[in-house]
Amino acid sequence: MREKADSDLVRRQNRLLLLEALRQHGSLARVEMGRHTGLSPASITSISSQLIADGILEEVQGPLAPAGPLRRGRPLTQLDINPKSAHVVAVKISIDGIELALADGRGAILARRTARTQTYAADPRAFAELLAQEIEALLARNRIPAKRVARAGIAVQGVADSKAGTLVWSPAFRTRNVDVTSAVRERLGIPCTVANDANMIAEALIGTDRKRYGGTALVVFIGYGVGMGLIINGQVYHGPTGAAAEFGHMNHLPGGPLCRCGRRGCVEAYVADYSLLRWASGEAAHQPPSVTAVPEEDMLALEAAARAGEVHAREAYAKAGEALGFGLARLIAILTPSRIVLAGPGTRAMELIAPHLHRAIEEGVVDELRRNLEVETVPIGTDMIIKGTIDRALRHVDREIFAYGPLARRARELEHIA
Amino acid sequence: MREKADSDLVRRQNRLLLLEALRQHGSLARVEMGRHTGLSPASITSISSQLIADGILEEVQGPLAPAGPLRRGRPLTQLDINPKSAHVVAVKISIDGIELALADGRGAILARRTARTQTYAADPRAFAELLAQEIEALLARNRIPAKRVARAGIAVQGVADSKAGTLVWSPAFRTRNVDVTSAVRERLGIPCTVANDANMIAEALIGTDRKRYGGTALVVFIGYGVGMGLIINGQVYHGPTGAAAEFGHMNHLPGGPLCRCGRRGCVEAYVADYSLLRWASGEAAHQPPSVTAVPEEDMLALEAAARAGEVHAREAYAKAGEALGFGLARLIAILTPSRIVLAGPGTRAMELIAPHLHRAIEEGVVDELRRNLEVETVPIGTDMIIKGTIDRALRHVDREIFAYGPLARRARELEHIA
DNA sequence: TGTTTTATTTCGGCGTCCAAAAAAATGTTG
DNA sequence: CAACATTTTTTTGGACGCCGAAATAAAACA
Repeated sequence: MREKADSDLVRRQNRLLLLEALRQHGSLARVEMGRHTGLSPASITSISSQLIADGILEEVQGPLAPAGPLRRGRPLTQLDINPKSAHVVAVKISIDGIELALADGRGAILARRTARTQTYAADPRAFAELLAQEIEALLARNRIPAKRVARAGIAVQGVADSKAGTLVWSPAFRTRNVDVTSAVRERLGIPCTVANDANMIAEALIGTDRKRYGGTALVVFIGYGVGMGLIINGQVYHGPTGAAAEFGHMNHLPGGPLCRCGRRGCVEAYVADYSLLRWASGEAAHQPPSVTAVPEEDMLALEAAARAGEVHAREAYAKAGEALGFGLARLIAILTPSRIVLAGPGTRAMELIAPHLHRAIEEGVVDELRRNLEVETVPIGTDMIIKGTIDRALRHVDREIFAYGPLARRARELEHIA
Repeated sequence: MREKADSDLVRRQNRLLLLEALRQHGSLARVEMGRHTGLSPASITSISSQLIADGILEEVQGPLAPAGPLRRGRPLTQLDINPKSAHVVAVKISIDGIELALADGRGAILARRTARTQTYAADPRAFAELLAQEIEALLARNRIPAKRVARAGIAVQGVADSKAGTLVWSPAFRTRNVDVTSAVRERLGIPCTVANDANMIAEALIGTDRKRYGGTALVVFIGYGVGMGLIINGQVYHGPTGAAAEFGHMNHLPGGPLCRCGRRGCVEAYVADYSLLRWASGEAAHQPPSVTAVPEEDMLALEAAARAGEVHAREAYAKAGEALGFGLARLIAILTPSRIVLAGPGTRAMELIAPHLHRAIEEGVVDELRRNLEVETVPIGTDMIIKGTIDRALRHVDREIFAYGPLARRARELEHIA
């Protein structure tokens, strides 16, 4: 309740409502939009015809006749978002490379591109330039002018400052405060933001099933690091600066093993792939963490050893389960989420972790606070990060561009100049 | 973005905006309302005259001429909320009694009442009846018919279920799932809710200074227990069921000392008054927690002993500071609050706790995540709980009753019947 | 007393919603 | 196959609430 209400707000809100319904359900007929939004048929006609005039919606051939007996009456005319209404670019930065995707206004991926590069030791300015070049190349190859790209989103492990557009700290870079966005903004003129990769997984889940992931949920990513996306009241929580939900760097035990962040006893220092290997390699729990990517074979070997009953390997997974469980128990006491989602490559070994995880949760928090809690494992490819980044960019475009009609937008621009 | 927008929403939103401005700043002239809300003078006239007709606002004699040189022009006419527009009752339940307050529509406390009773062993039904009787007596003595009380709020330590109106678990009651609200609702016909006491302190702080406490903040209450009010984006977070922010029962160390909740190693088991005494009494850290209130003298004696250098006493405060610090560090990693407020009787001994607290925070979370963090101590009387409960009740009345005009309300009622 | 200044109200216009009626597009049936 | 039934969509007219501009109100100033 911050903004004053006037006819401008009404238009924006209802246009957005309609767009959100389309994002969630795909193409819809006008009557169906009415059902989803609560708006009258008259209003839907008016709003949708304006959106069509703006080039944001288009009529589509109803591909899926709503199954069932032949329906009488005037047939439905399906509307959907015009794929050409805007384009967005999603970028995922890892320790060993960059992954890019170009999507249309409907969220469909038109093209991909990858570039291998060692980020850790890279010069920040050179890296930012490389990123801008890669985006430029992706657009050139697909004949999309930069003008038509409404937004670019960058996902990366670590602590992002969404306002400054920088990476405050990331295990992918030795340098701190890496500015990854302004090269894109300045060279290509594309609005660009950076966000934490686990948050993008949470965005993707919300995009997939708003009912299921719409309340309060913790999304945990386990793999080369440990990340979290925090969903509060159906929205991903980004905190005051965009640096939120660093579950991997939440302390588990004071004085515990060294973490990549420089502190001791973080959850990541027990649960990430390099931590598991470190535990299993003997009792060198205090040896420094790795700064390079861990090869997948090493992890598969560790899993195999644990399944075969090797003591050190089993102990590593036990420690990980315990750290994860107590960490989650602590958050349950504070946030009482109704759902916890475990995702990422680390969940491959879930059956080794699960018993310790659940015991720790039970030991760590009273039953009363986890009455309505469901814990689920989602076998997520890291592609979910790209999808989430696209979803988030499009939601932003909906809210900040499409919801304002073109006339209203022109008025805003004039104000900006004045 | 859930609700469709129409003229009804516009009216509600703007009426509420105006009421919120009055709640925050006290009486205001129409021009000032315009400045605070962004509405045009014409709209302010229209909205305020309707609110006056509804009996919600009234003209008041501008008591405070805006200081400075004599002002020319037509003088301001101050408006304020009509104190008779509604009344609310606030109740605070402690282990050894009930505290009640009656407030008018402006939030001023008209009368108070206390009743001593041992809640721990009380029969739930009998207690609920007693509570209803006490409210009835408070109203009778002040000649306020129950009809004119728009809402009653109950604050209590422990886990509340705001939907069910019950107390899932509380250290004040041996019994679980105590229904404290329905007796009030049914006998007196007053809408009644129950909430955690620390959340009410957070509400009070928001009511006091929206700027300062409006972002993301942790409010920690230290005393007979340890509670937390979580402010996220300017709103107190209540979680899916109203049972949120149980910082006192967030685990600190697995296998630590016993807590009143039945688990081991909770923050409360290191920081609450009974825990401090337990530590100081030797090394009986595993002895069961107390279920009765701790006399204030005992705590003063402990503080004195620690200040005099008594080893066990000093160690107790050191342990408490460490538990508090690591607990907060864990939350900082997840929520990156911009402010932490320490409040309650336990802060009397702050200088004994503070060094260990700050060391633990530094050790527990990387600097990058606490760049913009301020930690402050507020010397709070427990009366803040009553004030917060009143504020919350009035905010609810504003939103759910006053924001709808009487015509709209009648329409809603008709729908309910139909 | 007339002028200036500031606050508030009145008036006419505008944008968006809605209900009801009309139009459109198809299936059903005698 | 023409009239009817059914469902979707558009059109029309009215309501509501905001706003800008002009008018009015109430004071200080000169």
